[in-house]
Amino acid sequence: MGRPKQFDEEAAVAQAMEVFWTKGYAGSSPAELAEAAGIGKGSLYHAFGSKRELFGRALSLYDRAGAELTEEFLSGPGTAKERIRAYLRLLVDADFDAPVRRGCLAVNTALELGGRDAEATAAVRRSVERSTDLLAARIERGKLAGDVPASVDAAEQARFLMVTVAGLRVAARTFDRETVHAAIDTAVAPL
Amino acid sequence: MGRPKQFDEEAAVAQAMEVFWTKGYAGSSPAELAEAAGIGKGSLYHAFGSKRELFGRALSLYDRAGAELTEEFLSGPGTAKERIRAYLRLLVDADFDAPVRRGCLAVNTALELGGRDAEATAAVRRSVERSTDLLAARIERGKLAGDVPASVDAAEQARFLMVTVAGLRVAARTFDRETVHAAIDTAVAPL
DNA sequence: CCGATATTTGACCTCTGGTTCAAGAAAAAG
DNA sequence: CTTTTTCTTGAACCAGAGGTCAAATATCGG
Repeated sequence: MGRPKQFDEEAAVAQAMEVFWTKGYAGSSPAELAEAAGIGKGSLYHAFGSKRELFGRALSLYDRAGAELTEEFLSGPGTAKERIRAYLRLLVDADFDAPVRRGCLAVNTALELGGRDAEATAAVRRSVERSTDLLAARIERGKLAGDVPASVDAAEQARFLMVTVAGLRVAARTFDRETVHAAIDTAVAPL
Repeated sequence: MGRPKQFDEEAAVAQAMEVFWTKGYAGSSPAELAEAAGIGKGSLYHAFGSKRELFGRALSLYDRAGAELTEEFLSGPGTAKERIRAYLRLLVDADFDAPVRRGCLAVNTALELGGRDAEATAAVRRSVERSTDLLAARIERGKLAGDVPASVDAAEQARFLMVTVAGLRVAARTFDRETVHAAIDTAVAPL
């Protein structure tokens, strides 16, 4: 009963995510978020409680979508090195091809709120750990298939790659595509 | 003639740098900056013109101090690998040991203003290029000394390391020391 | 000592941010 | 219908941001 919602909550979160992604947490005003979602400021607060809670929803959505993409991409055909290299290129190319360089929401959040917002920091950490596990699993499969040297420590290499990913996404906001692509090749060289 | 300055401009910039470093550009208010510098808001605007200009001065100071530290540290005794590993540990340990995790001003700036503030982006890029050159030179010396394999491309490896540094400083805001140290070891493995 | 010049300061101003709220609008229950 | 409940909205609120200004203060050349 009661008046039914006139907007899709998930769609609103998705729009908010875009705004947060592009302008950062502090840089996104309720007015912008509401307008992007196509609703009034009041509705936004009624539905989500606060800017911070809405951001939490946006981060969670980003995490789910990212994990799905990662999983799908890594499971494609080819050696571990080929797949991971392609995955890294996908990430940075998405950035270079986008109308505005916005990097990675998780990395941006780690830098903007890391240490100051425990919940956000924990969310980012969980998200990264998930990706790390996916990478490690892919490397492990590569070892079994024989295309990755047995001497490689899959877990360690995966953790290292995630650090590199963070670096790449910072670099993608400052440098040109060639430089970043070269860094990717160097990063996956040990595989 | 005229009333003499009652504060050291460079010292004020240094204090402002600390605030920007800790709270970000948008997160630092003129009131905080003035208080940190121990002067009134009016004096601050009189001396620096605008928040943005003050930030420029702070970035420049950070760059100079960083370059000096890098140079000094890399020229220490030992192999290239040892020195670079120690340097990377120095950076992340400084972060872990600090009362508040603030990462690297240049990296933070790249993410907060990258793409939106051309001047800031250029300043960061210059700063990174300088460090890259120092690293490349150190690797080159290692090759001459015979402690770095001749197969290593010094310039390429240096660029890659700078990407890694960015990643490390993001990681230092989200993960624990052991994880980051392990990533450093993996990063310098090729040397 | 007197202007001339330069600096300092806190009050003040405008604008926006994040949030709340009172009033209206749309459904379902009775 | 009316009541009840839930949603919607723009106005209104308060705090703080970023910046300006007039007045007060300090030094120097004459």
